[in-house]
Amino acid sequence: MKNREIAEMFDEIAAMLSIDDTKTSRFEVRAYQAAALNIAGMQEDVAAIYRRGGVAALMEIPSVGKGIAGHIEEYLKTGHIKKYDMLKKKYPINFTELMKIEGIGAKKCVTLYRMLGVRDVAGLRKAVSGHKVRDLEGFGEKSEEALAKSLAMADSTGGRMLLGDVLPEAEAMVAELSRSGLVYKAIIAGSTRRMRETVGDLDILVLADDGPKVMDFFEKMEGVERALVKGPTKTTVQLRLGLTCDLRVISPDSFGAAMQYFTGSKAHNIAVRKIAIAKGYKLNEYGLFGRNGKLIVSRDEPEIYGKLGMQWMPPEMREDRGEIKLAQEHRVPELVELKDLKGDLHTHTKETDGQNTLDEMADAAIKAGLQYIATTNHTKSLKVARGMDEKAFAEYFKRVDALNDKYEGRLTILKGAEVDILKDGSLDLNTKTMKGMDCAVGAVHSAFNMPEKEMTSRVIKAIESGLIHVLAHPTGRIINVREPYQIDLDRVAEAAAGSNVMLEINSFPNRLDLNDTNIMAASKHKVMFSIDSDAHNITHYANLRYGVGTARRAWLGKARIANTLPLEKLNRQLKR
DNA sequence: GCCGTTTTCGGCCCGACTGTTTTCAGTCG
Repeated sequence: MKNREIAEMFDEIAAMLSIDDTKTSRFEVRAYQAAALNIAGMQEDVAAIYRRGGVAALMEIPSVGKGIAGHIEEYLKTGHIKKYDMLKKKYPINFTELMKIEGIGAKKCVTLYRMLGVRDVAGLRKAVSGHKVRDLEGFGEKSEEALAKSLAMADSTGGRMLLGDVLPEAEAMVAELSRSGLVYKAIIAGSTRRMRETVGDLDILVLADDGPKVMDFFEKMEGVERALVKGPTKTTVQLRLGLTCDLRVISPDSFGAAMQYFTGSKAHNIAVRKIAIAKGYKLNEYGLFGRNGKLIVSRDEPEIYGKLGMQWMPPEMREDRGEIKLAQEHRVPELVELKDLKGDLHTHTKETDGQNTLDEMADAAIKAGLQYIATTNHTKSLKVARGMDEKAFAEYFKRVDALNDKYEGRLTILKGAEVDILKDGSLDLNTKTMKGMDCAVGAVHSAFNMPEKEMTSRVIKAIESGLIHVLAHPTGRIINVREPYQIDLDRVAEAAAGSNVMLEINSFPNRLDLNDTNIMAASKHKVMFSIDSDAHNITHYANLRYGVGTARRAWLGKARIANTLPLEKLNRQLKR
């Protein structure tokens, strides 16, 4: 997949073009940035698009015209883009790296390079610690200090945090603000509201009369390390959690517009604003305004979308991945919700690597509002998890029967396993044991480095065995830790649809596997999904909301999620 | 350089905050 590196080159071209800052170059810069944004966010490999339809197909990509399509073709053919190379000769600077440092843009990069020879973050670090930066034109003592702080922060966090780590903290902060007596209303916006799997910074909006007072309170809140930027309507702080948080004070008559604006995504907002302009309006965070500058609407989001001829859509959909057209045609689907989940098909107990007993897991499931769970412990080849063999499962299932009798239908425990899909695609338990299960989850836990073809046949063999009901965490990725293994998900989804095997949306915050783009692609096949917690203790059922968020980001309704079915219907699905 | 629901030419999303200025440029989201 070359999308990432091509997008990066276009971003660098944009940076280098922005240095001259002429009227025409300013728009050329935007053109390259828009193309980079679209290419980086694409699911399909641009190389594949080019193979399929050449330059004409490339030009179908939004914001890619004749010029940029030509650059992509040139890069795919030669590995170089002449325009990039020429500019790079003039500015041999690692813009991509440097511009990630808060407070550094293209122009400061060039000043630092021309005056001090800084080319990358290492060079900047040296210049800052040697106090060389403060004397440069346009810089000063304060900028140097700010840069020192930015560099330290880049060291300590260096990226996006898991939604599962950020959302609970965000909710706590909103609660604290609400209790302060200084705000009427506080909400989470940004990528957290859109339930993106990782969060770069946190956005909170409050409705309040006294901005400065709120900001003073905010700055001293639990979890806040220090303020980085402080104004009456916008304050940015560094959180102990390891990321920054923006708080914005909004007035009542623009709260809807602010929600829409600060929820994003950026790409979605740009597209929506263009629609506003086409209709003769202007849309900003204060409202939707007419040509004469008169406020039209801004009370809530549905009003704003409505005035633009669009249907309101859930935040999870706002990524400019086709939802705008859907909203214009009033065909926004009804998405699955947490309360739709009736059960959980992937849970663990103390018998292997879980931390609670089956009884405790069952009680917690009832408290979580579930009607059934599958108990799916690891199998014998997974030594690190003390996986169980056939005999151990036979014993264990007797206890499951006894417990089911005790619950008298208040909760049903389905007999299952998270069975290893071995290297050759066979399963880690004998057929007799497998056939005695209500709900078996198949998973790859070894030999991650197989070539794509082998891995794909391995998994498809397991799917077609007729012995598993769910394919667990189908790509094996761990966010920020392990890349997905090489696998042709399109073929896997097709096979799963043919064999009535469900594809899992694993809700564990560092997995979220399948992810939103995987699900979107897989759902073209008539495959069913199951949103599972993969709970290893009683608190983990709470993670189901992240799986639901991921499914919603992929536009899924409850009809496609097997564990929204009541037990009787689910059993029919499992037996097919 | 891209793009089309007043367009194939003439527009292009927009406002807040900071630091270094002495009225504004640079950066950010």
